[in-house]
Amino acid sequence: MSRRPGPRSDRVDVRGDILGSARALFATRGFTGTTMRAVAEGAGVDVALVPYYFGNKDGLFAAVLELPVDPHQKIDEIFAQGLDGVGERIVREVAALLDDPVTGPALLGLMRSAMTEGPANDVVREFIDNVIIGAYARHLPGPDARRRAALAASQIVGLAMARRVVGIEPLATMTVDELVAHVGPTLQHYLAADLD
Amino acid sequence: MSRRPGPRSDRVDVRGDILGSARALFATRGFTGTTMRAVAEGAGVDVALVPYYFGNKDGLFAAVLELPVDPHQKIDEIFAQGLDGVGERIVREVAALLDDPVTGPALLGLMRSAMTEGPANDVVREFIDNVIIGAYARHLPGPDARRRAALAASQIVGLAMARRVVGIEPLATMTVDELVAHVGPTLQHYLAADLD
DNA sequence: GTCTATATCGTGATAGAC
DNA sequence: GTCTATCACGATATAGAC
Repeated sequence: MSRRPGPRSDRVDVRGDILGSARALFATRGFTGTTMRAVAEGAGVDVALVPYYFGNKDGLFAAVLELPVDPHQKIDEIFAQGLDGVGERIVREVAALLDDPVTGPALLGLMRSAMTEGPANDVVREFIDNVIIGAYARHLPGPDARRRAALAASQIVGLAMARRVVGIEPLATMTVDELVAHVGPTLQHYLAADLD
Repeated sequence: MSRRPGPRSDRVDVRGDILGSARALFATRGFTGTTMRAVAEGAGVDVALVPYYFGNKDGLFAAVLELPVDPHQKIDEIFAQGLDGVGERIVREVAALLDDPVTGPALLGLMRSAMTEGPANDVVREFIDNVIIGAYARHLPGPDARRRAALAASQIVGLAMARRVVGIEPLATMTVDELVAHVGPTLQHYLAADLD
């Protein structure tokens, strides 16, 4: 009663299933820690289909890096309401993205990959540097816009790591409102305070 | 003219050499990314000596985790001068530790390992949670000492990642004095500001 | 398009000679 | 204490049957 090779009629989006499985695994195990076997098993397909669709492991990773949200657009939305209270809105948005079942794992994967050496690191560094920091800086006034953006980014990344990666208490179990009350002012200061 | 097995007279601290090689590799490649073969090669010894001295890879990692500085003692020194200006002193100390050729790589390895899943993560989480945060909180007044320490830690980790791991400009090339001027006040606020 | 089967390599770890 | 030799395992990747 064992299956024979051939097309499967009960399956429509094999590529998408592999992508979803890979996203979750890269997020929890990092780049070197996730095996193509595990990705295939998670997607319910055969191992050979992974290199078939994505060439190799790097290609799969690159495909996963196309995040389910457009950071550029999100940042524009946050700044559209003015510089006033922008720190609070950023914390709220970051917390929401981290808690979301699809964007959360993707962001964790991004951070984990940023820690590794090799091809994954370069992709991630370029992404953060050009896309994220650049988008923030574009909305800030003055010649030190980029410095302000970088400082804010350092606090955001540190918060995300403490809350979801390492799991430091009480940051990990704080409500979003508490988070906003504590680190919102820090971001506001970095982004919009008077120069020293 | 090939060497034969047996004691080597030109070598004194094999265990220390392995430890040094492992420290550097864990720092640049993470836990799963460093092979015992690479550690042995880096130390100029045979592969078999690594499990011989440290049992297994986990044992080697645990040995490396005994950092070349005693964080408990460093933190005590920083707080010994009072709560005033403690934010500035922390930034200065962190920057110095990151730039030091021996403690810097060790700290990077610590952070990289904290990102991975598996046994390494648990060791590192426990270490950060109990030793680092605990040491900070012990010097702070009030019932929310731990929350203050965790918030400060999140900014410190974010700064270290931006400056040395990801390499975000201009944070990566800032002078220590500039760093102190910008993130010192943030730490001071987290640790010593009036309650909200 | 899908899967079986296999080739090839590198890993961690151990046994035992010297 | 040190090193040679080798093991068992799991990884990526490919060739080819259906």
